[in-house]
Amino acid sequence: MEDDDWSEDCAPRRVMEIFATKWTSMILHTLHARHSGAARSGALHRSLPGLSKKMFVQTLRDMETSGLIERRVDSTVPPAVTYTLTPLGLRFVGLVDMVYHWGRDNADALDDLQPRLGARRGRGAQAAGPAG
Amino acid sequence: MEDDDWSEDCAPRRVMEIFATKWTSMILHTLHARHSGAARSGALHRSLPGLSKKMFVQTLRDMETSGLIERRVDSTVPPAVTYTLTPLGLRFVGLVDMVYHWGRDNADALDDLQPRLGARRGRGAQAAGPAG
DNA sequence: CAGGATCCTCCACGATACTG
DNA sequence: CAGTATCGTGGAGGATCCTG
Repeated sequence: MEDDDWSEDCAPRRVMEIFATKWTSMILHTLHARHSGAARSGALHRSLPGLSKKMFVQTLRDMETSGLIERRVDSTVPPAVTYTLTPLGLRFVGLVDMVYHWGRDNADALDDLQPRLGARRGRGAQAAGPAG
Repeated sequence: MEDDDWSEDCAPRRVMEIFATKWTSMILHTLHARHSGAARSGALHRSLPGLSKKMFVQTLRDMETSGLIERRVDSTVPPAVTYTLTPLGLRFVGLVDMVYHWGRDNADALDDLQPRLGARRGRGAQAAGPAG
């Protein structure tokens, strides 16, 4: 990195934008690792516990716009929608996997991290939701 | 990753918490790469364009609590405060550097990313600030 | 020089309800 | 099954003022 340009839109900062939206990396990874690059909406959603429907769809839209995934609709009833990794998306999967892999190799470092005082464990989600 | 636990606090999700606060990774990296692991507050801040004073201090506090950096105060007038990477912090520098390095090696992929429609380039910061 | 306190904006994210 | 619309919340993050 030496004397690299550290300005507003240098590479490092741009990479981080991928992780700015919490679920993007997880969708990328899950789509690749658990669905071999393509999955129907429902199945994909079900493999991401804690992800609300709204953010799920919204994140997918953003990812489609970005060119990370492709959306294919089978106009039947009921509709079947399939999301597929694009080649570009696949490249970012590489990054995501790298980061996740580091996490597994350095679980002890993660354990050593003292939680920030106001650290929020996923407060809510539907995990502990009461029966409607 | 195969059949790893994908639950709320699995390794991947915990790693991402490091990047949850925008500036943590940049401070880690800068402290290491531009200041060899230790720097005074002002100097460190000056090497991070776009970072407001508030977030600078707040992020440093969180990082200190987490055990990523150490804060040493020289109680003189004017005060001199030095922030130093802890061994734990240094391990996370490894992760951050990995990610940033990927960004440099894959600048073309970053370029290929279509901007999300409402994508905000750092709106504000003091980059374009008027004199005053 | 370092940083606390306060006010404000914006948006990621969740919950719920509804459509086809 | 897939998706939209709407509402509400928290907290990241910036600007400004003040202290020692």
